[in-house]
Amino acid sequence: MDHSESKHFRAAVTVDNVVFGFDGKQLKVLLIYRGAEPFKDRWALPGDFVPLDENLNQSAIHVLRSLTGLENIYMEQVHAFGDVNRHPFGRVYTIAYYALIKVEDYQVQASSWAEEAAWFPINEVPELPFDHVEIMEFAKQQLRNKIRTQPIGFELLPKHFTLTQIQELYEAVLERKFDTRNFRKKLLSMNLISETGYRQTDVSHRPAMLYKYDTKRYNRFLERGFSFDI
Amino acid sequence: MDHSESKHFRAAVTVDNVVFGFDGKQLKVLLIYRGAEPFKDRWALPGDFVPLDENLNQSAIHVLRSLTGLENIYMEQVHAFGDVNRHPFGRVYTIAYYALIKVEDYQVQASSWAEEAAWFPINEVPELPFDHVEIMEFAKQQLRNKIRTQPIGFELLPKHFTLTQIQELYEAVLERKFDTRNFRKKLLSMNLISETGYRQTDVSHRPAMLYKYDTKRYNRFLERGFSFDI
DNA sequence: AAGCATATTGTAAAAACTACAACAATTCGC
DNA sequence: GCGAATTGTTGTAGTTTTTACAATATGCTT
Repeated sequence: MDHSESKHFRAAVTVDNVVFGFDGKQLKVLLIYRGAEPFKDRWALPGDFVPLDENLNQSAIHVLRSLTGLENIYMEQVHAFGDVNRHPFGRVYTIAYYALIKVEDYQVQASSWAEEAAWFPINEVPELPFDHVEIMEFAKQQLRNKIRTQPIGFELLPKHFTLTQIQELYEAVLERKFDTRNFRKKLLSMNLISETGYRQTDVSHRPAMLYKYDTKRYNRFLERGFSFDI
Repeated sequence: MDHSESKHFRAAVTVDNVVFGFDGKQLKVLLIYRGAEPFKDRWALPGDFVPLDENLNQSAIHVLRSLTGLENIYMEQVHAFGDVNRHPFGRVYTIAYYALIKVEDYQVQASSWAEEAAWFPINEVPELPFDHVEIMEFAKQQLRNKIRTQPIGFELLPKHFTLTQIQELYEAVLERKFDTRNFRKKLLSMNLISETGYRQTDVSHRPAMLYKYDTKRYNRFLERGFSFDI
């Protein structure tokens, strides 16, 4: 093991965030319009270098805030990417994170060297630079795995939501249809959500009951470990 | 985004491998006795720096071969660790991988700067340097998750194995007991293993039927995606 | 008031899971 | 050679979960 700095301490590390949002119909991903080289003037995942004096996980949070204004977000590491030629400026590793946000709660706002920030439907993203396509695929797959075994779907929904909305979220993420009766039966049997007592307004049809996510019960389940396989 | 090399290109990246093996009774992990600083003369996960001109995933394979002689191993990335002070020599990220091997198939042999290589029962590992304890915990958890949903257990078993052995493997990894009848029923219903026609020899009791893993069927299942939840 | 749009709910059959114990095959000691 | 010891092998009934399937309810619009 040769620790001479000249030999090894010449790499850079970035974080790239795959931010998922759900607008009630479609699963979307947040991209920024790059105002800096390389790949200036291209849409890309919000990502940036990790400062030498900042912990990796902290940096993921900071990068996301700095480029998009988003704070206090559910985030999780996805994967490390380290092909030799993945970055034109040298040996740059990237650690990918995914984030889930309630679209309604946040006003996304480009800042720093991001010129714009915008939501794209997951199946209509423009060409992406670097290995960002591969990164997105990894993140999507991880979201799929996770949403089947943990109730993270709530991170993507508004505080009050209808059963139809949550079913459409699951259908969007997992790319398949569920039988409404069976889906509701299973979902309600977990006792993770409860009625708010309110109903939808301003809809031109029978208004749906609004539900909320029961944090207490969720935490109790988390402690014991449990499965949310739908 | 500031790309000046002076600012960002000063990090190093290592890979650390958590190599799991199963000896028929216990789940074990492979450690090396470090013959180089830092933490010389301590048992640690086999890991080393990633050369600047080598892809990350390739490097994980090379590092494992270079330190232990192991080749052609099932490996998968676990997680990236990047706390500022995790390495005494500077900003060193590490990407953890786990590997599964059939203990009988390989003769582990320390080389390069590893002075020894030895198997430790998973619950009797010595004190580990760096953040290697955390890394091992992550790897164990990932092994647990994976073995429940994919038939990777076979990577740990000899080519011919008994149903008791595979049950003991699952019990060791998941740290719980299974009912023998129900376990076998479920396992056999997947049609992933078949009888070899041979039986155990040299045992002082009724010899068990030896089974083998059916690669064709496994590949067919993998294509469709499937669950191996036991 | 009729029509439209979406919300809501039950049931029966099939499949999967769980709990549980007796008999089988081999070696060993006598 | 035989009984004891050890581990291997197998079935069933009760319970729970999953699946497939369609009629009615509620509010709005015209």
